[in-house]
Amino acid sequence: MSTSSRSGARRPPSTGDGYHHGNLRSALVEAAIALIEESDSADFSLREAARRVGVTVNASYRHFASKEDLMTAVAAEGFRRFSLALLKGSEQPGNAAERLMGSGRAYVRFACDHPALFRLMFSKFSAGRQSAELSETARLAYHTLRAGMATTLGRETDDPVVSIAAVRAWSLAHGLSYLILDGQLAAQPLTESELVEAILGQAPEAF
Amino acid sequence: MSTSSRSGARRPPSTGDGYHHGNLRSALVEAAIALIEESDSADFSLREAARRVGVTVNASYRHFASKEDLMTAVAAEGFRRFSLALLKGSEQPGNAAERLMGSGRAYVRFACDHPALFRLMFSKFSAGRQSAELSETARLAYHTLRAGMATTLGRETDDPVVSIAAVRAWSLAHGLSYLILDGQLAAQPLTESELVEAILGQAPEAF
DNA sequence: TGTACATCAGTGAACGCGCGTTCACTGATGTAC
DNA sequence: TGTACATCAGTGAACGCGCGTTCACTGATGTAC
Repeated sequence: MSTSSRSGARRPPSTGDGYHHGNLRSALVEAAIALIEESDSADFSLREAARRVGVTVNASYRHFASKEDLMTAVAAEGFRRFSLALLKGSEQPGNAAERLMGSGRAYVRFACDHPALFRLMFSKFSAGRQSAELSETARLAYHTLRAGMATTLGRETDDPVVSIAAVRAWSLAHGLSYLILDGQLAAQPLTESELVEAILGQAPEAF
Repeated sequence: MSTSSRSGARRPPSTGDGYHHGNLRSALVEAAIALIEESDSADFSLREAARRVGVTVNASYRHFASKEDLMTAVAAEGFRRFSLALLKGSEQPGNAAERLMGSGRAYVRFACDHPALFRLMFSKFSAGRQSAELSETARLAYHTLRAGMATTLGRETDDPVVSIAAVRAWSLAHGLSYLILDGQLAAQPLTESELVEAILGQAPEAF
């Protein structure tokens, strides 16, 4: 079938066929995500990612200035998927409080489904060097949470009580995610999903 | 003064003087902790740790089977200090709820004071390969939390409600710690310590 | 429609580096007699 | 009190490895004429 020497079955969606890959940038991001998920470590090797894509390491320097640059792109892609997951989780019938709980559940589920990516996204690395796009995504997600909390509590968005309740809810979902990821809840009598339900199912008004 | 060739000012507390270090095992743990704190990364180099202590890398193999072994020892030492900090935090006048809040504040403070150590302690690495001593320390800390929560709520220790409230409080402290460590709360209108007070100062009965 | 050429996206070889680990060895310690 | 010797805790040199990055290069693409 394929006459070209190396594209084979892996043919990227774009023009790539042989020498030119066509979509190397996103292919490298994809490969890096796969690598960290498989190794369950937030680190990966640039060479290995290139190898996966079937390209020389050096080719990656055509798209990323350094390994760190690729890592930032990986974190950004992670946040894109994450905020999509949160949005989907909140799209359910019910009032603001119920939608908040939905996105809380989605938060923990995302962390459990993509542990290494989640860790990379939130690692000091990301916070330090957020790309404009990355921080925009993060800010949007936080503002959604804040708005939902304001509606739930029947207060203005800029009310400090709303701020505190929002960070409190965020801490709860974030901490629960990390405790599960780090295997700290394995010894619990209740299963992890029971705990998630019991803890995040709790109405935020309880604050 | 010193006639020996290499001990100099760094003389360890034990017998060490020149050839024999005297307390190399704990000196290496100490050096590793210092290294991760300085680099703010949960990883470090065995060679660098040995260099710090003023000893050949190979000498470390007399005390640790591998680098991983040393990392486990570092995590164990971290948990030892951590549980001490929690205990101190809870030692304050007041009822069970107030003592719980005290240890919650100590939890977050420890994380802020020793970010890289905190991360290493809770990283998947530690959960996977907990030494007997390490898991014992962790279990003790959790049981203290659980007991305090039972007293606060006026229920039996094995009541599921107590379990849930305990994990909820743990998630709150853990999540808040990580959000601060990862720089996620930097953009908040309230300062981090105001948030800690507002969120952990909240009585656990609110559950 | 055909061709020259600038531009872009890859290749291939090499770099220096620091790492964890292993080996055979030596200097210090402490115990039995 | 003195000495022989087993044991312990270090040294020093070397290993192979995979890494990120740089260099000069070549093959493919697409646009101007």
